Amino acid sequence: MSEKPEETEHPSDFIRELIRSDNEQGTYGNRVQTRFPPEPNGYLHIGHAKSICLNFGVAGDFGGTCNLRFDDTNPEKESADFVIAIERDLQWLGFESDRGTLYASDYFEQLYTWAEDLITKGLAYVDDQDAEAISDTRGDFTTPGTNSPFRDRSVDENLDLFRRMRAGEFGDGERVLRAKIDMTHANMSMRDPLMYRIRHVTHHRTGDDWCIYPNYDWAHGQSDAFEGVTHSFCTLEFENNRELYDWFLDQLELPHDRPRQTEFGRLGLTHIITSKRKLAALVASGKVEGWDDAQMSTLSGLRRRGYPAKAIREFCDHISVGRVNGTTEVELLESFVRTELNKVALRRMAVLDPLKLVITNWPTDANGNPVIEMREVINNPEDDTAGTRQVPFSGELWIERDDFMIDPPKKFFRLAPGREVRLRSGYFVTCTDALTDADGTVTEVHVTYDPETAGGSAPDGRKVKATMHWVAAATAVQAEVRLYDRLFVSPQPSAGGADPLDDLNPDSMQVVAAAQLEPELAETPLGEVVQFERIGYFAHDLDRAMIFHRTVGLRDEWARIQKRNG
RNA sequence: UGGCCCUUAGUUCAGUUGGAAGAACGCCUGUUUUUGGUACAGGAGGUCGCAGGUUCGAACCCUGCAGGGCCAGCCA
Repeated sequence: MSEKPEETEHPSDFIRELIRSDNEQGTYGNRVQTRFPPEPNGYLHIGHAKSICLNFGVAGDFGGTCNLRFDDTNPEKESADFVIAIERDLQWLGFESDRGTLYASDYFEQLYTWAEDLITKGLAYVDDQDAEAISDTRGDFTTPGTNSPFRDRSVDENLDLFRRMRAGEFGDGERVLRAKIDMTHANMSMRDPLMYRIRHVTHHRTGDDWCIYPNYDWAHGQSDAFEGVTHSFCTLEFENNRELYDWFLDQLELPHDRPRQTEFGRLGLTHIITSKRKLAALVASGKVEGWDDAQMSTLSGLRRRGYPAKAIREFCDHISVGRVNGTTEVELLESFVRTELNKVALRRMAVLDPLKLVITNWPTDANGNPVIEMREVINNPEDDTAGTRQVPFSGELWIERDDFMIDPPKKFFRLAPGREVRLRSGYFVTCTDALTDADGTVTEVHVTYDPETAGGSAPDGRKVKATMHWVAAATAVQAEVRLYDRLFVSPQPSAGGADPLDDLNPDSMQVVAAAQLEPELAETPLGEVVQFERIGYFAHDLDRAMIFHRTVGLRDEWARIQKRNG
């Protein structure tokens, strides 16, 4: 089986159409170069996966290249830790930067040179106004801005001041370099945008080499151009920046064809947040264990939760890209996770809410203990090569509490007094009795088994309506199992500017302290995802043995019937 | 009394040159089944945002309107 993301055909979309059109017209001589440009100020989330699949996917489809490039122009928020986490997540998702890891900070010197060029051309100036004054004179959507009193300085004075900015002669915020465009422009981002600000802050890569740092608009397009990017994809909120992106590139002598920015709609998912800022707030709140908590919608979190990288890739290919900021139902993502896991996850038996089942006619050994018999059980009915395993069966078993009812309602066809069911790969058993405590809670179920039904089928051809999973009590191992529900109650936790932290589901995690598992589960490698038969897919934690996270449940017809009946 | 962008099924998206409204997921029904899973088959679900116009013919072209998104960080 290939681990490469090439296994899917990408449906066409407006971006691929655009590239086809570029290739037909020879815009870039059939060259396609993209980039994935995260800022290292947090972990990657599921929304980034869409961008990654787009950028790397498009490059792959058209024989082009794609690079990971960190947009590390704001040292106050960025760190090497985030760089490492992002590189790891990208690799886990199944992608590799063609030229290794690139950094906008590697171009600081080039950017500085280009900035002096702009000053020399009279297209940039040093502004002595403070942040407040600059803001006040920018105007707003309906009123034009006014020119800075420093706008018409001479080239020589600008050059001198800019060099002194770099040399560290001024304090933070005392001066900025601005592009000289048009303070009355209808597009706010064209009203003499800032190119450099002074920050005496240590950068995670360039250390203290610089005390002036380029702003996004002055770093991004130039980095694209410097690298030879042809197609620069970003999300819709950068639409207004495109005019400035083009303006800057128009003023410079570029080493390659001019890159073009194209925006696409970002991914939104119900009951999930896809905002690094809000994810950071969640981490800071202490409501989760960290960026890589299994409840987080970060790639690290989803990995711990057991989401296969392939499922995420196929989901991203399926939703495709458009120019709409939509919200996809999280169920669609989960469906891709189930589809993948159904094919690859080994089946195991685990009882989450144990109820004792005693087989009253089961043989005992010389000491009077129930005999233990090894049963051969199929590892994955969807995959013949997965083979079988031996699972101990005996006269005292754990079954799921909700698999038994003393007084079963109409469509319940699991175990009940007088009823016969199949214990998977074991025997048919018939319920003879149930013990209850003072509250009426069932404490023990008594059954008899039919020795003729070894392996799970009756020679006389009689049928049962239910097959149940089980774990032999004497040989069971225990584990902590974490059952997850939606982290956020409302489908759109950030709607209308709401704070998602106010929408946290208090019951998002239910911890089963001591689930009873078949012994084989103790051998499951860390990080592996298995199916607990009839329950769902569960991921062994990445670091802690015998902690399992519910990745996603199986579709549950019985739960649906119950829900329908209130 | 600004600019740019968006609007097709519950959701995400296709819909070629203007020529009979589609897929996936979700939901419902049935078949199969040693997982109430899976697989397979079928069904329901649409004022193509609204109103005009052009045309023999408009989801598609034009105009207007409505609704939504983004933009007034020395964030990206």
